[in-house]
This record gives sequence, C-alpha cells and structure tokens, in this order.
Amino acid sequence: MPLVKTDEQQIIKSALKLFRKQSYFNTSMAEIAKSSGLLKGSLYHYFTSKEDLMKKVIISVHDYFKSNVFSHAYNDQWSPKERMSKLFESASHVFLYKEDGTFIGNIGVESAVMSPEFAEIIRYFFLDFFHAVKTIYHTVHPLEESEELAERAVAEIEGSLMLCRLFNTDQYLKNTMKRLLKRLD
Amino acid sequence: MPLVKTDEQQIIKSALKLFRKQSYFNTSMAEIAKSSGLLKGSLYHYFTSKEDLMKKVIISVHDYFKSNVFSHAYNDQWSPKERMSKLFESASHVFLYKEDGTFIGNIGVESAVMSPEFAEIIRYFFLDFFHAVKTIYHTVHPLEESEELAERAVAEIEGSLMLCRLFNTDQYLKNTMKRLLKRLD
DNA sequence: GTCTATATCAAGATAGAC
DNA sequence: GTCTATCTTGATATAGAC
Repeated sequence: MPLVKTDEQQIIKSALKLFRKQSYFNTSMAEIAKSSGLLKGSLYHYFTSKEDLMKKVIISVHDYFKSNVFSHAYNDQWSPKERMSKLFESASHVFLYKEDGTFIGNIGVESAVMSPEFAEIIRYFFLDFFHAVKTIYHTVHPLEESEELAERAVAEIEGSLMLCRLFNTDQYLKNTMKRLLKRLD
Repeated sequence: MPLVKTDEQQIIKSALKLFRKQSYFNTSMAEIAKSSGLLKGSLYHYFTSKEDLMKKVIISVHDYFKSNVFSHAYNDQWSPKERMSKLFESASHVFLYKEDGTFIGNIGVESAVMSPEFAEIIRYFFLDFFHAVKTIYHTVHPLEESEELAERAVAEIEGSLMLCRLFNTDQYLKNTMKRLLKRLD
C-alpha cells in the first residue's frame, strides 16, 4: 500500500465518498470528476474505465480495513475482548461515518450484482473479515464454533448496516456490536 | 389484492424475476418487455414509468409476504415454534428460489438507495417483517426482549442472504434459520 | 495533466398507425 | 393493446489542442 500517486488516491477517495452516498450506478464519471475538481475527460488519464476505477476503490477500502480494522484481531498486546472491541469500533466508525447526513452503504454488496469480477474481489474482503473475527473467537471457543460465530457476526453486522441505512439510524449496528462483544464472556 | 388485470400481474412477475437476478439498475425496460413477449413501448400502456413499475413490483412482493409468509405468525392453530418454522421456511423458499442458477437478491435494500420514495415502501415491508417475528417471540419472551430478538433476527436473515448471494451458496441462510428456531426453546 | 469537443450508445419515454 | 418509429437525455469513452 504505497503512498505514491497521491492524485490517483485522491480521486479514489472522492469516488468512494460518492459511491457510498448514492451507489455505483447512481454516480456518473462527471460527478466523480467534479468532486475532484476535474472534468470527466480527465479521469481517463488515471483510469481506463468506470469499472477500473470501482475496482481500485474496492481494493483501497480493503487495504484500509486490513491496516486499520482487521489488524486489531492479530495484536497480542490486548485481550481478546479488547481486540474485538477495537475491531468493531473501528469498523463501525468506517461503516457509519456520516457524509452529507447519509450513512455509508455497503458498497460491496450493492456492486456484487454488477459483474463476476467485482464479486470476486469483494469475496476477498469478506474472507479477511471472517478470518479476523474467527481468530479472536478462537482464543475462547473451539475452532469450528469460532468459525460459525464469525460467519454469524459478519452476517449480523451486514444486516444491521442495511437496516441502519434504510431507517436512517445507527441503532441497529450499535446494538449488534454490544451483543457480539458479549459472546466473548 | 385482487386477481384482476392478469396481464399487468404477469409483467410484474417477469420484472421481479429480472430485478432479483440482475438488480433494478441493470435491467432495462426493453428486457422486461421482451420477457413478457412485448416491445418496450408497450410497457407504457401499463406503467407510467420504470419507477412506477418498480414500486408495483415491491408492493406485489410485500403483498405476497403478507399472505404467504408473515401470516404464519398470526395463526393460532400452531405452536410458536411451528409458526416460526413455517415463517422461516416460506421466507427462505422465496429468498433462495433459484432462477437461472442465481439466488434472489434483496431487491429492497438494493433499491432503497434509489429514491426516498422507494425507501419508504420498503420500510413498510420490514416493519411488517419485524412485527411478525416479534409476535412469535412474544409468546415466550417479554415484549421488549421480543422486539430486540425480532430486529436481530431480521438483520441476521438479511445479512446471511447477502453472503449467500456473494458466495453463491445457501448455507449461511440455512444455518441462520436453524439458530433462530433455537431461540424459542 | 487538464482542457474542449465530440463520438457513440443505450436507456427511458412518447406519438401515432394499426 | 401492441406495434413501429422517433425523441430526448445522459452516460461512458475518445481525440486532440494547450
């Protein structure tokens, strides 16, 4: 995850903001360009297509989660419960971070329907998500049970996230996070 | 829910099939028309716009759930566990029903991002869903706890559904259903 | 590297013949 | 009620000047 090409990174960041506010399909290249202070033609200097841009956005989110969210699962410095708490807290912060009053949507699932290629890179994200949560549960529960708990946790988080967006509240996700922490007692 | 206007109903059914296979955004009026043996211009005899058609599709799904899924929650003929089982079984059947090898997606959540109008009618669907599940839990648990259990159940189902679609398996939802039934013991 | 201009295309929607 | 034909729009993408 090098920090070079800051211009490209800036566009990716602007695009992410728009995609999570209004979805991939409802966002035009013109809008993305405008939000980066460019005109749409100029985007094609950085990306070969809208799909190409989207893939880089997803990979960028995945990288962010690897470094700033999933990483908590593997930090022996803290207790399992602290690790889970940090993981959930950081995930919630990203998921719920407000932008123009709107909750972040789940880009991945929305776009999985678009093309098999997208679905594939999104699956990588969720496999890492599963693995991180499973690792924490495994400090307290046997492996098989940890796997089940992890899949369940991810499903609950994703489902809550949808309800949050639909009903314009953060309550569902917050309740879910509280519940999940209890499963480490 | 009258059974008149069978032609309109037939188009709605065809559209639903396409929407759940490839989402609202990826489905054109031409495709919908073709799947009903029409040309796209002819659709405008039945619907004033694509949005109008989509709303009628959502309402149609909601009506189906009221009659065939949620209704199980209010049938005193069976025990709570049997009611929940029937509700989940029928819901799973609808959610997972295969069409060209693809699982049904969650039309509602995908399209909630489109317009506030859609979000509103989708909320009605979920409020009914909550209420049905809550009613069953309330036969065994106190009201407040039942509400929490219901919200949690719906979130788990929706999240599992997404994972099923993403990973092309029905396992997540099946496991979730099993778990939810246990909460009535 | 960003611009202007434009090509290309597909979609939603409409008008009017049959 | 369905068709053909067309309008209109907005999107992705490209070409070439600066």
